[in-house]
Amino acid sequence: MVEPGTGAYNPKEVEAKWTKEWFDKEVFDLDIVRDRPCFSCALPPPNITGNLHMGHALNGTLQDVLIRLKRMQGYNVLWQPGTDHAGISTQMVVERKLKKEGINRRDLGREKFVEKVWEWRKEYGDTIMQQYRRLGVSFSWDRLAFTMDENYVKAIYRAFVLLYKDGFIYRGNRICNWCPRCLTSLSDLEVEHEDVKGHLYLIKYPLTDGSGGLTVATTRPETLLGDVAVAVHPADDRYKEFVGKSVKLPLTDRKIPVIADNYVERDFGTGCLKITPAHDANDWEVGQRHNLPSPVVIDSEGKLCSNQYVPEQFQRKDRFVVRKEAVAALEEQGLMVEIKDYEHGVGHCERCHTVIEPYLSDQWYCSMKELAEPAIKVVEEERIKFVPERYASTYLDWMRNIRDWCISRQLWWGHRIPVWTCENKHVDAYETAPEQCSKCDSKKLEQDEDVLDTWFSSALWPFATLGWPEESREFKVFYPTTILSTAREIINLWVARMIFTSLRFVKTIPFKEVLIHPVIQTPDGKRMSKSKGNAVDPLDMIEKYGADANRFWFASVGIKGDQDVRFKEDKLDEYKRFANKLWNAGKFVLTQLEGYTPAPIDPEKLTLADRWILHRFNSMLKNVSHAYNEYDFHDATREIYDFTWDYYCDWYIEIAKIQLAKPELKEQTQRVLHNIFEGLMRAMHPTAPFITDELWSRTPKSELFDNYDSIMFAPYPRDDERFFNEQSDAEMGLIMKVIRSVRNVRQTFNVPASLEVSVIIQAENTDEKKLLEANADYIKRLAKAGTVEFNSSALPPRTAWDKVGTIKVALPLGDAIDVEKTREKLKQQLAATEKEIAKQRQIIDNPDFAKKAPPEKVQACKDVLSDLEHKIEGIKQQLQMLD
RNA sequence: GGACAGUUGGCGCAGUUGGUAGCGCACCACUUUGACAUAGUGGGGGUCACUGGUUCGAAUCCAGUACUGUCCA
Repeated sequence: MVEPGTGAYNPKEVEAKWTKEWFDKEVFDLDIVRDRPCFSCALPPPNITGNLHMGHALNGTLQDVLIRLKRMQGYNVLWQPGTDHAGISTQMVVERKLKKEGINRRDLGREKFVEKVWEWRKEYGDTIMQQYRRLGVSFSWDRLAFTMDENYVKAIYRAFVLLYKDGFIYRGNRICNWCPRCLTSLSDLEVEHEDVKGHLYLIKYPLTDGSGGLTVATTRPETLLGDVAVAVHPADDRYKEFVGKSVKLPLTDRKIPVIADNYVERDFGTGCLKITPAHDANDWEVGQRHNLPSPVVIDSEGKLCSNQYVPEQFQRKDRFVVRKEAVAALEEQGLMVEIKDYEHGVGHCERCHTVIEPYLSDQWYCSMKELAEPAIKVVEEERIKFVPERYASTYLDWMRNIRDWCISRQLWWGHRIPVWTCENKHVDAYETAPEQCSKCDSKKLEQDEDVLDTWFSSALWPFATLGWPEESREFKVFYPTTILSTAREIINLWVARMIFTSLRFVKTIPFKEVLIHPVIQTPDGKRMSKSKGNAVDPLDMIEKYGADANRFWFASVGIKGDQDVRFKEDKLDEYKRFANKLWNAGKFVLTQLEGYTPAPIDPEKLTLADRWILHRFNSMLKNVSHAYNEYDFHDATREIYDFTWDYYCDWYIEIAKIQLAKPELKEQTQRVLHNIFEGLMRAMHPTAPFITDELWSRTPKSELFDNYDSIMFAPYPRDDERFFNEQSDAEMGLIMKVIRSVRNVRQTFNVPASLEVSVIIQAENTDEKKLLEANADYIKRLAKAGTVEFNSSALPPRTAWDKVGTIKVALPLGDAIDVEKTREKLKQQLAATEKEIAKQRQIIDNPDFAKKAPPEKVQACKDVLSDLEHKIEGIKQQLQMLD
């Protein structure tokens, strides 16, 4: 039991208590109740090598807010958690670990190595899932999935074989993105383009007929060894005469032809392009068109090959070393025409940041065009909606220009490609290891060495986790899922692929809406990255400010129109203080409820303040519910925050103190205090589960709540029409203005805070006068007024006043006035008011304004001006009074 | 190179259909009254990036420019 004690809120204690409580009682396990609406989403599976970062925490919070909300609203909810096996990352991590033990993957052999990876996975693979607990997320924890689970693997092989049999998967020999560090191919999306300051080398290729030479421009001189042609644009008059001739390839003895191809950009460099088909994707296309050979000069490790094309001096040397040496050699031979500074985009491996080498190899591809068509249609037809909407075009642009997907990776960790080749060279795909070739009698079959892209398995996540291809109960109940919440950088990498796989295999969409949350950046707007050391660890922040404060902040930045959010620790401090405020308000309310039995509010027995706060509370509930419907987490948190602090704490609790002291009002005040507080805890629970569960568990509750083990199952509060009361809002508004006015006068005239003042109110309007008279107690208490009188007789000398509309709020201060300071302040006010008047006059004096603006606007403007004039008159009179 | 987003007081941000610019932090002053000094009360501070246009009226609508960021090539 956590005792409130006297001091501040202690999130650590409360979070530890409730985390234990929730997991001991297994409250998060999936529970399906018949005839209830359903809400489901799948957590984007984090990488098993990963640690919780700000993006995970943000996305986890947003999903949890929705899940908790829907659970409280009586939905069956499924939040599918789990991890993916992260082929490249995990293999890298384990290889690095083995290296420290002096073990090399290749010495170990494939089978043993994979065993080692499994050992690692068992020990560390769920770290991130444990870290998620600190955030208080209510995953369906009993359904934790992994992309290497037995059932999941079955789904992958089923999917692969289906695509293979339908002719979508094929083997292709072409240029792929190759990481010489990870020793594997990558898909286009796993390559990060980054601008790099390099050079543009202009190199002279002498013509073999001795009639001069052609100067080519390249950023990669080391690849010239693999050149097979020099290309010019067919319409380029400068070079027309050279087409068909040949040049001598520098640093070698080879002769290569000069060809014409439309691909060449005449304006780039010299307009002469060297063609290296084995080391550039575009050159490969040109080479194919002209039936040119494709000599490979750089090997899989990024070193120059030992073959006939590479002079011995460069063989087995790193590509960047050879770049320097080749440049030096060319300069020596007088073939280097010029070296220019040049900034250009260079592809890097997403995982290890090594410069990508375009590499000619055999890879498995998935043909995309036909698969993309229905996936384009469902988004065009808004059967799947993006929030914010504009991300639909990110998706559509990519899908409409889709290229075939390289799905094979030269790794050992992952799903080995289920293609076997028999001794008679029959190739086929099998869901399980075949005993016999599907096309002949052969029983000698060998499986492909490569594994599948991790994203191939992630693409099946929403339905494979639900047991597909089996039709499980969960699948029937929860598929298609309701939403998918993720980061925009993953729209093409993952969201797009889930959509087309689901349409292909399940014949339906995987989710109805895709929520794209912002990216959390450093305070100066840079991308957070662990390697740059500028990343903030959400676990540190939870430790420092509490999980609820973090969640409140995450929700407050929710899904915005903006793309990015800068992280400022100040903000967490703000929400930490909010938690403390709530805690203390709770402490106060709970101590006022001794001897009180929960009962519904009787609308007939309410004071103005009661009616007002109920109106405010129910308006807040209505706005919050509207905001959640729009996924406007920002608005929802702001509504809750402002209501709690600005209305409930700052005004109602203060007024309740007056009412509680009056025996005839005590019970109804307790009811209002209690009902709102209890409802507020439920309203706030999705964003701040820990503190609300703790406070709610201590709050007396009516027997209606007896059946709920935790606030997380209690119904989400709904606004109650009976309590909407605009009149109370207007009336309280006036009283609050009068109170603020008294406070303002007090401070303007430097009245000591401890001094009780007398207040004289002169109100011309009878209704207003009656209202203020009836509620003079509020003014006395909240403005520290000893007496509040209502009379219209002349005011005593040295009386300070302020106006609220036509109401004069006067304080006879006598000697309490500090003349000097007061005069200064009044003059300041005078100047400011005069400025405002000038502004207002300018609008009104414009003759077109009266003619063209709607009459009510014109009148409103005149009213403002007349108020200002009254105000300035008041200030002038007060200045006179000081003399 | 293409696309998208942002630019509002010192900092971080709100500003629904165009009609006297708001909030939090920081700042200044006062206050330890019995929920809370992680607090209360009052206050100072902005020609809403720039240039044009539409309009009686623009932070808000339109066009362009600059800078920042992201995605795709």
